[in-house]
Amino acid sequence: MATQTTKRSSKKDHNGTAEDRTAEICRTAAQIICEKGFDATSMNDIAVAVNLTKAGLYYYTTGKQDLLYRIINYAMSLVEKNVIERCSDIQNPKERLDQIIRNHVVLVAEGGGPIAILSDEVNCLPKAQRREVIRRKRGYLEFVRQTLRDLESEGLLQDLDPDIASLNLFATVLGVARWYRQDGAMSSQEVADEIAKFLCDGLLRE
Amino acid sequence: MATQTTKRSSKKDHNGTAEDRTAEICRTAAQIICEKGFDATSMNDIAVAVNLTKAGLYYYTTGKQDLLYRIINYAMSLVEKNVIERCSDIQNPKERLDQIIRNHVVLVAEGGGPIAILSDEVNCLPKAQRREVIRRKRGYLEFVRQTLRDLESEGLLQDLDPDIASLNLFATVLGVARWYRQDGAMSSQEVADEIAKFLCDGLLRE
DNA sequence: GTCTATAAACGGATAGAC
DNA sequence: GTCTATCCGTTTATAGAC
Repeated sequence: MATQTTKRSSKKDHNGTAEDRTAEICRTAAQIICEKGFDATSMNDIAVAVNLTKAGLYYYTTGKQDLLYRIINYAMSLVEKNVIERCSDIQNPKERLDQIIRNHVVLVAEGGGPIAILSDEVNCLPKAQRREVIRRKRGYLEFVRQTLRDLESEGLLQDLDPDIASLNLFATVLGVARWYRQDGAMSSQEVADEIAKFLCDGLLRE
Repeated sequence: MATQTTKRSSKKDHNGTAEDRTAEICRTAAQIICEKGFDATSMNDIAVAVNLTKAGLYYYTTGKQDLLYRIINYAMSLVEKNVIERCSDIQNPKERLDQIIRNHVVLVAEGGGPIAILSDEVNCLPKAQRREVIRRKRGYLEFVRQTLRDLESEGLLQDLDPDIASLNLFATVLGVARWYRQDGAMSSQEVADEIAKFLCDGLLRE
């Protein structure tokens, strides 16, 4: 607790939680990029939204793509934590499918910005990072596809191609980001119920 | 056939069909914009692709947004012609739903570019035009919704909210543009079969 | 109709003061 | 940490020659 000379703490001061200014910037940037698209969003737009000048913003990031990269990685980790980790232990594939859909819909509806960006703006990243993200996304797609294959081998899947079916599942779940409004009539849980009902009816043999 | 002084025909010359240079430009522009996104596409990109300089391109269009506006209107008219006109006379709502899906999927798969742009880049238009396009799109959405309501009132719809169900239908059909490749293994008809099977199973009571 | 040249504006990014 | 000022590349769009 003694005062030191060299290491003046860069933290606290305002009520905000220390180093999380960076996090706030990412969150705000995600929201704007989600609304306007990555290319149509200028560094100035983001800076103004967080009460900084363009130059000031560069203190927190090395550039625009760096910001996008961080947002997309954050979104990926959200998906992994909220969908894959929670569902991979579920043995019953019917139940697993249901939970995958529900968890992902809630995530899309509530954490809207970053997840929508993840699905839309990957190709704005430089090659190396893009490849990395795509690989990580493929892991998730594979997780869903495997669940559908499990269902198929137990005779529980409709007469459908599991590959296309998983793409349809994705399109439906991610589509929620396009029309869901947090301040609208339905809660994210209600939407999740509705989407799960629709998808499970379409995918599963009764 | 006589030669006239003032009215030098601006047509023909090369084998191309007269005034359709404009159409060719729109088609090419649609393809590029679909691949790279509207903001990421420069007028120069388009000009080069049609063997013109940037300045030359401006002979055919008043600007970038004008190009987008024309592409989107063209896409809208494709949807109206290929889906609404062909299906609105079908009395049996089950059959109508099936045909809506099939026709729309084939259109998305084959005429990919413009339709994908229609769904993705509307917000790149200036306000007035954007509103106009959105209104027109709403007409189509309403057509689908009404079909689902017809099914509902005949007790043929699953226990689903027709509004959300129609959004899910849209997401699935438009999602095809994101993964379908013309040179891939499946024909657009095969994809349409698969999507129709999936959606009808999910939406209809057996 | 199509070109060359250029205007005018914008956006990403950096330097350096405070 | 945040600002002002500025550099530099890119882009839309136009003027005017051919």
